[in-house]
Amino acid sequence: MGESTPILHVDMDAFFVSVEVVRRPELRGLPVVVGGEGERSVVAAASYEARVYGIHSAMPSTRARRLCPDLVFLRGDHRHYGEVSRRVMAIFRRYTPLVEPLSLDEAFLDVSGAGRVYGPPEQVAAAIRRDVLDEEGLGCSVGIAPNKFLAKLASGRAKPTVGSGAPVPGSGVLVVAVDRVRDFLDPLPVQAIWGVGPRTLERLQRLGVQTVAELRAVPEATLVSSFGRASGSQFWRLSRGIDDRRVEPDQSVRSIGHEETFSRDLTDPDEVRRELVRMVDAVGRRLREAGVAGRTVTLKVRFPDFTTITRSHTLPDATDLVVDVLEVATDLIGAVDTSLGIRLLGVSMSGLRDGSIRQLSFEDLADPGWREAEHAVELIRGRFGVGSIGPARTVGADGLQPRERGDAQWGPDE
DNA sequence: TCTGGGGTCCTCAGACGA
DNA sequence: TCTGTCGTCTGAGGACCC
Repeated sequence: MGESTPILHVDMDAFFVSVEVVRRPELRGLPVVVGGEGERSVVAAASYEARVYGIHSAMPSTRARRLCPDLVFLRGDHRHYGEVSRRVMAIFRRYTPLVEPLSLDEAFLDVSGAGRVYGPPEQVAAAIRRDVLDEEGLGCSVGIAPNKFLAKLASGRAKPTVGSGAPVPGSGVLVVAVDRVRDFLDPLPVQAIWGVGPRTLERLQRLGVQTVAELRAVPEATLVSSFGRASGSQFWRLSRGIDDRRVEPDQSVRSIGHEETFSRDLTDPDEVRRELVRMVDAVGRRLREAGVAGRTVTLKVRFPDFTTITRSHTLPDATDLVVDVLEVATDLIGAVDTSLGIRLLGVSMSGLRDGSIRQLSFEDLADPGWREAEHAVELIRGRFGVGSIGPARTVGADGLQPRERGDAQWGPDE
């Protein structure tokens, strides 16, 4: 294996729902989900009591409701989850500066330097769990292993489960020692390997592979020829518990986007145009909040039959201006036949770089007004709220409001 | 059972210049 | 001048993850 640095993977238990239960203790012990209730909404997170009914995240809300008619639906509050997440990550950083957040509710910690002060990794894990529970009222599970891949698998095995009829507490902490790696991996289903989803599972099953032990018996050349160089060799390594990736605290974002599924398919071109402006406005705002600018504009369209296309264009220079992004996005959607209706519309920016070193274009030199105007909009929003001002094209008779990050995550309202 | 949103990474094809 | 090829960039799409 080569590595012996102790890596912790900390994963919050049912994060969104648990945060809500802290705010509303009367919900404790009830089947609760965070998610939308509309026809096209899905469950974003489910309490363990809800999971007893077979409810899980990404399940259509209508189905969840059928499985448990008493299910409590809560609308998500992304901003609040972000604040709680920042506090939880700050707890982790008391024990080591090497914290790599993966999402709002999980992180890798390299605790190789923490030993002298806080003791062995098991003690660090116990202390972190105690602090998170005492200070935030939240439970979390910790995996300890020689590398990221194994630590993440271990935290998953330490989590609460659902037995027949009731949630069962997990161990909370699970250690995979260097000399126990194969015993740990061998019986696991091959889906435990990173990158093995439904499609790859199907192909592996055709090769007669069901478990990690069986995957390890497949020659690397066979995996590479079947799944490509990157995936094939990754499967070969992970099935042996080999993973050399370091914990990297300063991960920068690669793309920023905004997409929404509509409660009914859009057919009116003016309506499509208005929504496009709203998406671009949301992306522009988040680019500037993050202090980045991007070069590649990608438009995403999903049609009523669920086929999805993307169209992209790369600009000569990075921009964070709504006018620039909108111009490209408008050209891109102009080349798409939207006459059959649109279920989802999305805009994202990639090729990101530091926004402060954005190059001035000739247009900027000729007319610096847009930058100042968009800056003024940000100031007004900072004082009076995101909905206080927005592009004229989004302000129709139906009073469309600009969206914030995560607002649309729970699916469309009815 | 008709399937959200925000991401990352990979593959493949085509264009293009050396 | 023509042809091949190699690396790089771009664009599209797919798979996967939380």
